[in-house]
Amino acid sequence: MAKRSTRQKRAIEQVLHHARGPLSARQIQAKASELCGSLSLATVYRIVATGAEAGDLVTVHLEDNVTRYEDKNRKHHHHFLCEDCEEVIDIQLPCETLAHRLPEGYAVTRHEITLYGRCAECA
Amino acid sequence: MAKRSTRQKRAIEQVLHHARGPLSARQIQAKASELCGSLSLATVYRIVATGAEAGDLVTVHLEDNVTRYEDKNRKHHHHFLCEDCEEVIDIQLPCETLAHRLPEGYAVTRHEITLYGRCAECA
DNA sequence: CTAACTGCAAAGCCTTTGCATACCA
DNA sequence: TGGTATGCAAAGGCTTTGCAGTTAG
Repeated sequence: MAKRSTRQKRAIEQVLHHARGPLSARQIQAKASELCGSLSLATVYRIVATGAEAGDLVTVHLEDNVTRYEDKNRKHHHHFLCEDCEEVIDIQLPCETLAHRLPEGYAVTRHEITLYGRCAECA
Repeated sequence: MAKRSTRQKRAIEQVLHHARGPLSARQIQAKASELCGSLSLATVYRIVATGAEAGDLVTVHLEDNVTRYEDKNRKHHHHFLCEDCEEVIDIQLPCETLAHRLPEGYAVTRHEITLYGRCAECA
């Protein structure tokens, strides 16, 4: 399964590779269909689901309950959601201390930090 | 609007007041209907929407894209989602340094930190 | 050639909304 | 009694899935 290289897959990989932050399925469809012509939403969902299972993509979850997808091939980072323009931007944050001060016995495998506010352009 | 005290509202307030972490609409319905008899999901959504607008409730967003609700009347805290039992638990974490190292000009109004892993019981 | 992939449409959740009924004050 | 709140069912948005047709290798 999931072996062939198609126009649709290549377009989605391109789009995610050049994104400034995580993208929703609709955003991916909009940008990728500029590159590959026809691209249905169902196909976007199938491709990103495969990518997420394979560990090539990371899923991101914000307050609108819409899943966003992001190339895993990046340094560890976090997200900033501008409440004006609603763009999501990758940011670097120190997070080494997060595991401290947990109740005894908890094992942390990963984490998500999201900041909300105004980006430089909207402020 | 939103002025009367009803069985349903009191039950939901009770449930959220005693919760160990944020609850989904379904969870609220299940627990609150034990207290007040009949309680439709639509009513749960209307009551928590009103509470969130009034600032009495905080909404929480995790990877299943299901909104959870929580009494605002608590110290600032974060969330831990156990990947085994899928319970969400409130935790305290140091977060004063989060505003540092942001790109110039960004204004942060609030943030969400979620840890994923195994809780003490499931580990 | 054929197994994998795509598109379309239907279906499945979560959530919201319209409308008639029930109920607090 | 009057107007708010509730319940039900239908509708809306995101996501998944079945199926028939398309395409990569």
